[in-house]
Amino acid sequence: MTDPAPTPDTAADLPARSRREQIYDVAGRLFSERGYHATSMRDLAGELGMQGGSLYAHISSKEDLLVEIVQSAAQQFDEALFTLRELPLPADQKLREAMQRHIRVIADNMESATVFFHEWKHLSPAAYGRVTAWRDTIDTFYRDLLTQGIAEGTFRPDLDVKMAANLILSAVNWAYTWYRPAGSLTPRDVAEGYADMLLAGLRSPEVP
Amino acid sequence: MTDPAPTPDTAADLPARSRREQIYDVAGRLFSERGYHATSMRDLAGELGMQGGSLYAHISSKEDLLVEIVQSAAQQFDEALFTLRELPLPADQKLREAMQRHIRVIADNMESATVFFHEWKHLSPAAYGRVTAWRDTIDTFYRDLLTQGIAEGTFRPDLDVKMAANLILSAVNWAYTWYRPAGSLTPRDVAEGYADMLLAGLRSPEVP
DNA sequence: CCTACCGATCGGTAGG
DNA sequence: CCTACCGATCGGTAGG
Repeated sequence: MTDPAPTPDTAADLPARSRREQIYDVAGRLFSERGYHATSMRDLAGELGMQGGSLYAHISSKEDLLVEIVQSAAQQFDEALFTLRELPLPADQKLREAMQRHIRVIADNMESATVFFHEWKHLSPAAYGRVTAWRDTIDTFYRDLLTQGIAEGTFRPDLDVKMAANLILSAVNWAYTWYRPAGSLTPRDVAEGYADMLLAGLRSPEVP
Repeated sequence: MTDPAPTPDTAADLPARSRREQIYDVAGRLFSERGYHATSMRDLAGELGMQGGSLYAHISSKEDLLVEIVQSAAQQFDEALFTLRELPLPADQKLREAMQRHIRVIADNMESATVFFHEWKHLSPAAYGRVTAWRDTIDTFYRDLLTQGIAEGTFRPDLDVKMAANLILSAVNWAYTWYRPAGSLTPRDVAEGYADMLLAGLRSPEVP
């Protein structure tokens, strides 16, 4: 929350970036593999070759780790999608681009994404509220995109916008459960494949 | 695991069904709300108006609660989908029916479904393996359905079966995050809405 | 960053 | 189903 960005590295804030970031990285991995409550601070310290108590020279609390991980994931989604908002693209192309970016954020942050989807209920009320608000924002983004597409004539006029947004969000979010960065599919492959199916449908074209 | 099914209710297995089932029900609720590791046996006992230690007159361990909840969820999916396998329906209708049943299982068991998707990583290796195998089975079910539909001519011949199955599974599984049984949408509404969009596509029909 | 420690809480058991 | 308890482990701190 209180990011020490303004002050550069001086003797005053010695504990240093690098170690702090290592801690957050390893915490993200352990939280995603074992869950927040099943990860002890001693587990975390052990992975970094230090004693449990030593962590507190770099961080303030266990919950702060969770808040930071979840928040930074949310921020990445935000950045990816909201630079898209006012782009002058037809709605179907914009949808393709949005899905691609959305999946890419997940693919590039599989651990944080898993923590985000599984552990956000353990946040303090304040952080919890922020995440809930953020979810609504993403939802609204996709609904607006669909509404725009209907107005344009790109999407069917009888589309149920709420349900279509749900379907799209299901597709992109669920990727955190199965996507493997080491596999052969790029986020672009997945997004294009999904978008093709969503836009044209699974049914065989009429052969008149 | 060792289900006492063969022996009916006798004086020998006194502790009784009802109380046992209450425990499993409340455990399902608490595990879904707070997560497995954040729920203590004393929390659970408190909700049932008893002391922590008293639970062990009815159950054997905390992990057994988790195993049972996850397993019974898996079993419900199995029953819902596998009675569908050999039904002589065109693939698109079978897909509609499968999605409807899949979503209904989630809708009727929101708590178990949440535990299933979030807490299965905390299972012992044996139970973990069973759940993984089960996931593959469900995946195969949808892929076979799609393959059948292509062979029939119902689905496009150029369909990527693996990706299409992923898309369908994303849609139905993600329902556990947003569906509200008290809301106005029935599982049938959701499944039909999704199937309509998936089969025909979002794009506006050509107006020749 | 370590040693040594704090009070609290954990899952589970004994004995009734 | 309760009381009383077990050893283990938790997040976090003091003092260096």
